[in-house]
Amino acid sequence: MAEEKRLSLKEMVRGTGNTPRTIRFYESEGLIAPAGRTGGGHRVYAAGELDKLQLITDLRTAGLSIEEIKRILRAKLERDAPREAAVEVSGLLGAHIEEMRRKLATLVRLRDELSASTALLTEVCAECKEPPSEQMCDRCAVLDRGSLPRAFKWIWSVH
Amino acid sequence: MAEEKRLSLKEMVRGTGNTPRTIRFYESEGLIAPAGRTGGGHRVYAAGELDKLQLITDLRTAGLSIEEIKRILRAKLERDAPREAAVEVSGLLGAHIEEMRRKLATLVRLRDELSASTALLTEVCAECKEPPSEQMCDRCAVLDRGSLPRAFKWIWSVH
DNA sequence: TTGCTCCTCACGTCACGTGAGGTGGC
DNA sequence: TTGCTCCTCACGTCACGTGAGGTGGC
Repeated sequence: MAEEKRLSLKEMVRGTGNTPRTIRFYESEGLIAPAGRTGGGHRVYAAGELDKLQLITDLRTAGLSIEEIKRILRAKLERDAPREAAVEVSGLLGAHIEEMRRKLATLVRLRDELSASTALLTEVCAECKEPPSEQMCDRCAVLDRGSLPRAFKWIWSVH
Repeated sequence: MAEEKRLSLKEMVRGTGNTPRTIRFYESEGLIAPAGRTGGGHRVYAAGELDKLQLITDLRTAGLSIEEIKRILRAKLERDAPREAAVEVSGLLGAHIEEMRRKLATLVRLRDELSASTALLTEVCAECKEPPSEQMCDRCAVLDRGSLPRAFKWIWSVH
């Protein structure tokens, strides 16, 4: 047992960007634990817990649930072949990476459709001589609403 | 007023992949609304509400909050210049796109570090002649724990 | 000694999920 | 007519946030 450095809750907060409440919550869920307590009951952590908390934080930020993180942390204990554990964790991470890629693609598509809609509208409406009204716009042949991406027809509709 | 097609709740469910409960919840939040009710009180929607619900669904999936989506949907009404609305929405989408890119990068880094750790461990340990024990592994010079990514030291640690 | 932080309950919040008990519609 | 779906409360859940009331530590 080497003389490891000890960290306060405040140092755990500063080291990971979590709130104290979040760190205590992770403790109540069994994800991390202080090495002990000070005389007055303040938590004291081993230096290694900071790395563990940082991993947990990264996984939460990336959208993994507490239950999934529990599985990851238990992987090592259940099958004590670290290679198996790594394969299992890698699979979980890969699934989330794919999910994030899909979500990102959806957002990028929406932004691009929005840009296209805006470009079309400003171009067409700038050349329009009529005062804007629901009747005129609905009959506008140039501005065929079918050519607008479905997601952003609402930007255009007048009423 | 054209004779638009009317949709049932079930068709809204099938069209977007939401649960009925989620659709009713969005209605209670003022995001969507049925055009009317059937004799027995069942909701009836205008065809355009399906597009709106799909947009809401995409934005939720991508991580926007209900409040942010409300702002997006109100953008058109508050400033009735659609160009301004589009710029505002584009900014909101852009911010979320950046956030998703960061989260994705974190996940990819973790997976890569995990692969590197696994590769190192299997290579080193396969050549090891000693029976595995905490004492031996801790003194293993080849397996210098400093060379393992911090996030995945826990895979290795024996106790 | 003065603050700022820590402690433990315990209730609040966000975006729905999940029965409970009753009716509509193909 | 039989089911499957819809209706409206209303309580549950997940991952914390936010006071409430009291103590520790540089």
